[in-house]
Amino acid sequence: MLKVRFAPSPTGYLHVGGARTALFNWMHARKNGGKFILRIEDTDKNRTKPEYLNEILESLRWLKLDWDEIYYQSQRFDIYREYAQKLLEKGLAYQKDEAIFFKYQFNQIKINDLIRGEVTFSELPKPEEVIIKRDGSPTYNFSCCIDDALMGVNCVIRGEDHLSNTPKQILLYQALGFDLPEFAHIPLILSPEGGRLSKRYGATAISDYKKEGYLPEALVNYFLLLGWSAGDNKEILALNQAKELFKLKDVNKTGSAFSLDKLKWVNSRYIREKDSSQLASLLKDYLESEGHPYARANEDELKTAVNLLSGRLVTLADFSSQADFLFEENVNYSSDSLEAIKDKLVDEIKELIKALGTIDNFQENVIESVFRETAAKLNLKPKVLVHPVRVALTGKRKGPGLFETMAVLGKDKVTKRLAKLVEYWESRE
RNA sequence: GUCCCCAUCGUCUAGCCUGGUCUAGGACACGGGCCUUUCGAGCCUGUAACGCCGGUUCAAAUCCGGCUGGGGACGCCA
Repeated sequence: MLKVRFAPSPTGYLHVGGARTALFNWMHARKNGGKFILRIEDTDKNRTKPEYLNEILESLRWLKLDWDEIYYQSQRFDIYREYAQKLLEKGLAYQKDEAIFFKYQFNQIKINDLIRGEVTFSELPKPEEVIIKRDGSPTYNFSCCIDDALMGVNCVIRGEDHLSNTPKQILLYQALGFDLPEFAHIPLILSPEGGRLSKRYGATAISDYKKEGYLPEALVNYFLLLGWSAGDNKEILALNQAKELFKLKDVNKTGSAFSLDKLKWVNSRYIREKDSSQLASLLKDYLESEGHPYARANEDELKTAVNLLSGRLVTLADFSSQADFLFEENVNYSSDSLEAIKDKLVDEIKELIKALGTIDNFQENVIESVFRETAAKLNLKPKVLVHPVRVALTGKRKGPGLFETMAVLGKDKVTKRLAKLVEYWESRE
């Protein structure tokens, strides 16, 4: 049976590169009826932190990358020592300064990589490798081989940065008498400038993307697009569909630059495709987790807000600044909107207030016709009235359609806010 | 310095294995236009790529070699 693994080290948060590695492992396992193992490589006592572990597990769950088994290397030190002892007995290792060194002869190592084909190493930097450190803990290459072998991992899918570890590990497998797994080294995710992902960009933790209002499906979908293509020019696809289409052999060899622009586009697509109750409940959770006061809004309020705004949200975080006029009692005119209310239309707005006051059924289409009639009566082009009214109602010069906005706000708030605008003008006589 | 990987629009990619259908397709971003009460969305449209040099071949983005460029690894970190 196929067994793959993702082996994060809780010495940092789960970042973009790790998440993508986990994703490809997960897809390969799920596509082929295999098992996906999570192995926590917490052998470095000084750098391992519980909050990192929590973040990694939570992020994987949030992305819906579920695992079948989980192991902690910190609980397996006896096993590593036992195998080191075996190498000692076979004369393939020696002890020095309390550490154990693996000694090897080396001519040439060929790796048959599932993605890259045959890779040949003709030289290795050192004739020996520490396998057990002076403090008794195993080194990465050693614990990795033993665990992969003992856990039955027969396909190792990891980042290309591990390609040069592979010959050492093969030597270890052979010395230990283990069968070799298959290897697949996936290309690295690069920063937009090329080179390692820097903190300014995608190196941020997956949990940061959650905070910034990205949806897990969107993040996963975007990762899918880095180094792999579903074919047929298909770019927006769910994890379940992708899983069916995924073949390790189709993974690119080229590193790919992380593009926040494209991620944002994918995210906005996913937001737009949610129906209002889904999005409202997502938003509720999001606002709650951010401790935002609008989280107190009830479901109906959120739903109407979402109906009005969902098409213009790139992330969930955009909501609060765009929806403030729906939740706040008073609006403040933003500095750039002052331009739209510089011409005073006191009498005209008063006329509009009166006309709107006659409407019983305060619905979008009714409002619109009354609005247009009033403008015509006043000999104004509708747009001359529209702009200041939008500012009066929302405090902004950009936003959703005016008449639906008015319908959502309701007659009471609309007339009050229009009166406020008149007041504002009159106060600046 | 040594070893290894990679190379199609600015970016993500399709095509490459099985040469001709590629005057190289799609997407993001960017520019123009339409729509419209603003912005967004949508629709239409434009700019933009096979790194270079050789070889093989009737024919090369596709096969081979070199060069250049980019990336990675050389920790008692993982």
